[in-house]
Amino acid sequence: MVTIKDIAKAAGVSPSTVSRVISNHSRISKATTEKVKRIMEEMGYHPNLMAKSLVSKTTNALAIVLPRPAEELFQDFFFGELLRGILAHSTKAGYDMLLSAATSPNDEQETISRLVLGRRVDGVILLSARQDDPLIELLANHDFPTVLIGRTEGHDNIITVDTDNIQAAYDATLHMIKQGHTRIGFVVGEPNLTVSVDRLAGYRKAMVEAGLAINPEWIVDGEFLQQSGYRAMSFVMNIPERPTALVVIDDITAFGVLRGLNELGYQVPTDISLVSFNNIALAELASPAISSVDIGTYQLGYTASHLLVRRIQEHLTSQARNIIPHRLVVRESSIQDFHKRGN
Amino acid sequence: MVTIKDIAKAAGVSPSTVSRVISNHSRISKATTEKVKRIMEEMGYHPNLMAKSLVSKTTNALAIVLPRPAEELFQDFFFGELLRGILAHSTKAGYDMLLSAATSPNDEQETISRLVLGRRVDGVILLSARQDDPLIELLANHDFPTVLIGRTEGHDNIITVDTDNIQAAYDATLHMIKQGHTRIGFVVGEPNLTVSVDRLAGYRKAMVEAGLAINPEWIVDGEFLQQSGYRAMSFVMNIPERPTALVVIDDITAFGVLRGLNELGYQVPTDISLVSFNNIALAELASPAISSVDIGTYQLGYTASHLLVRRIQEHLTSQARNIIPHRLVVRESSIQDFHKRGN
DNA sequence: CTGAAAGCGCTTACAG
DNA sequence: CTGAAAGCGCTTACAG
Repeated sequence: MVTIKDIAKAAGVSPSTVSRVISNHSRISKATTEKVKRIMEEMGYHPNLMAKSLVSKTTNALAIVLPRPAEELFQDFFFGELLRGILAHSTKAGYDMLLSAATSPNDEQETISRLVLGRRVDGVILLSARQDDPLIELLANHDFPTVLIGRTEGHDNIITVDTDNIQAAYDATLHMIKQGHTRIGFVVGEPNLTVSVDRLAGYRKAMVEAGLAINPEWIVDGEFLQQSGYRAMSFVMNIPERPTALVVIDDITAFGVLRGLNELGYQVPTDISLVSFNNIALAELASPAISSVDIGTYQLGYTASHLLVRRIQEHLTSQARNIIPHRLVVRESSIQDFHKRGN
Repeated sequence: MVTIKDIAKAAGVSPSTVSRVISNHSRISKATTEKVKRIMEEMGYHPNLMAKSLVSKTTNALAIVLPRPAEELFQDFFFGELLRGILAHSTKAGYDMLLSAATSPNDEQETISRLVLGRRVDGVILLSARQDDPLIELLANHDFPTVLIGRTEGHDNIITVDTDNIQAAYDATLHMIKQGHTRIGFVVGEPNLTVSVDRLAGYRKAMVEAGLAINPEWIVDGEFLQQSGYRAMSFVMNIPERPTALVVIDDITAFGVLRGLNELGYQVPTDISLVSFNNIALAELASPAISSVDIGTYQLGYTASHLLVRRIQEHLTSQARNIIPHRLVVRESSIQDFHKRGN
C-alpha cells in the first residue's frame, strides 16, 4: 500500500505538498505538481478514502434505505427504475451509493443510526413513506440531510420528491369517465403507504365530482389479489352491478388483474377496462398493452439525488416539497376502439 | 459528536478501555463494562466507522458492480432478485453494500480502482461477465476478493457463482423436443455476454443430439426484437418451414416475442410454443403463463455474498466455480394441452 | 483487568 | 510556493 508519505519521499517534497497536489490546491508550482503527479502514476498511488473521510468529516457517500420488507420491493420494476435515476445522478456527482436493507423495524432503526450517526454517509434517500415513520422522525431530529421519495407531514427539514398522486389518480379515473364508464372500481395496495392513500383519494375525488356513486364492493383488495387473481376477479365480476372499468394501484397488480380476468375468460378492454400507475417497461408489452400513468420514475430518482447533494454541499434546504409531473399513457387496456381496429 | 474520549472521561477510564468494551474484549471487568455501556447509552455514543476502518484496515462494506450500460439492467427483474439475495446475506453478515454504476468502460475501471485500491470496500461482486473483461483482469491481478456471477476463464483467484447455462438451455430445448417439436428456433441475447454464448450452445447441443437440423433463419436476433417485436416475429412466422417452438434467451425478451405474436394474431402455444429463462415473477402472470427455467436467482445472489464474505474473513479461496441448480418450470406457453383443457 | 503511547493515512491552519 | 506540526477518532501491542 503506497501512501502519501511514500510519494513525498520519492518526490523529495513534504506530505503536505503531495496532499495539495491531489486536491488541486491553488498555490503549488507547476513543476512540483507535474513531478508529484508523475510519481503518483509510477508508484500506483491511490488515496485512502477512509483516512480522507476521517479528517474531512465527509464520506462522499449516500445511503438508499429500502423499504421493509425488502422481500417484495424488487419484484417491482419501479424500484429498479428509481435506482437507475438515483445512480445516474449520484455517479455523476461523485457520490457512492450505499444500499441498506433492514429485516425488521428495530433493525432498520439500528442500521440507520449506525450509518448516519457513525458518519458513514453524508445523506440518506428514503424510497418510500409510511404513516408516522419513526425513521423520518429520527433523521429529522438529527437534522440529517434526507430526501424522501413520497410525502410526509410536519418535518420541514426533510426534503421530499413526489408525484401528485391525488391528481394522478384523479386523471386516471377521469380518463375512464370520459370513456363513458360510470361504474368504476379501484384495486388498492398496501393501505399504510401514503401512495395508496393518495391514489384512492384521487379516485374518490374524480368520482364525486362527476356525480358518480362508489359501491364499496368495487374497492378490491390488491393483497388478496396476490394470493389469487382468479378468485379476486371472480368476486368482482359477479357483483350484480359489476364495474366496467378498474383503476389499479400499480402495473404489477394490473398484471395480476389481467391474469385473473384471462383465466375467467374475460376480455380486456371489451368486458372491462383497465388503467394503472407507474408505467413500467412491461406495461407496454402486456397483452393487451396496459394504460398507465407515467410518473417519471427515473426523474424522481434523479431529482432525489440531485436535491440531496445540493443540500449537503450548499447547506441550503431547498423547497421542502418537489413534485415531478406525471402523464397518462393510453393503450389498449382502456380503449375499446384499439381492439376493434385490430390494433 | 461524542467520541470515545468523551465516554472515557465521563466514565473515569481510559479510551483504551472504552474501545475494549465496544469490541467485547475478554478481560474487562463486568463492573467497568456495565458502567461504560450505560454512559455510552446516556450520551448517545456511536462509533465513527471511518476512524475504525482506518486503523482496522477493513471497511465492512462490499461493492456491487453493475454491468454497463446500467441503463438497461434494471429493466430486468432478474437483477432485482439478484440484489435481494445479495442483500439478504450481506445484511445478516454485517456488511454494507455499495452500488457502483459506470457510464463508460474507462469510467468503470477508474471507479473500481478508486473503491478497491482506495480501500473503501473489502470485496467486490460482479453482476455479469463479458468476454475478456478488463475489470476481472484488474481485480485478479490485485488478488482482490471478488465473486463473479457468471463464469470466466484463467483466473483461479476469482470465485464464480453461476448457472450451468449450457445444461439449462439443453433442458429447455429437450423439453420442446419431447413435446414433439422438430423445428425449434432460438431467440438470442446480447452476443458478448457469456450467458448468451452458453445458452445458445446448450440449444445446439440438444438439437444435434436429437438429430434435428438447425436452420440458421430460426436463430432470431433479440436486439432486433426490442426495436420491433412485430417485425421480428413477422419475419420468423413467414419462413417457409417456420419453427413451431422457440427457446428464448430470457423472460423479458419472451414478453416481447409474445407481444409480437399477439399483434400478428398468432396464439401461444397453439401456433407456436415458447420457453425462456430466469423465471421472473411476472412470467407466471403473462397470458399465457410463460414456461421458464428457474435459475435460482435469489440463491445466486445469496451465495455470491456468502462466498465473498467467507473469502474475506477466512482468507480461503473456496472452490473457484460454484453452480446453482436450475429447474424448468412448465406452464401454458409450452404445453398444448394446457389450453385445450381450458386451464 | 487497565492505561499510556504510538500509529492508521490523510488534511489544514500556521508560519515562513 | 512549501514544510512542520497537530489532529481526525479509533485500535492495539506493550507494560504493569
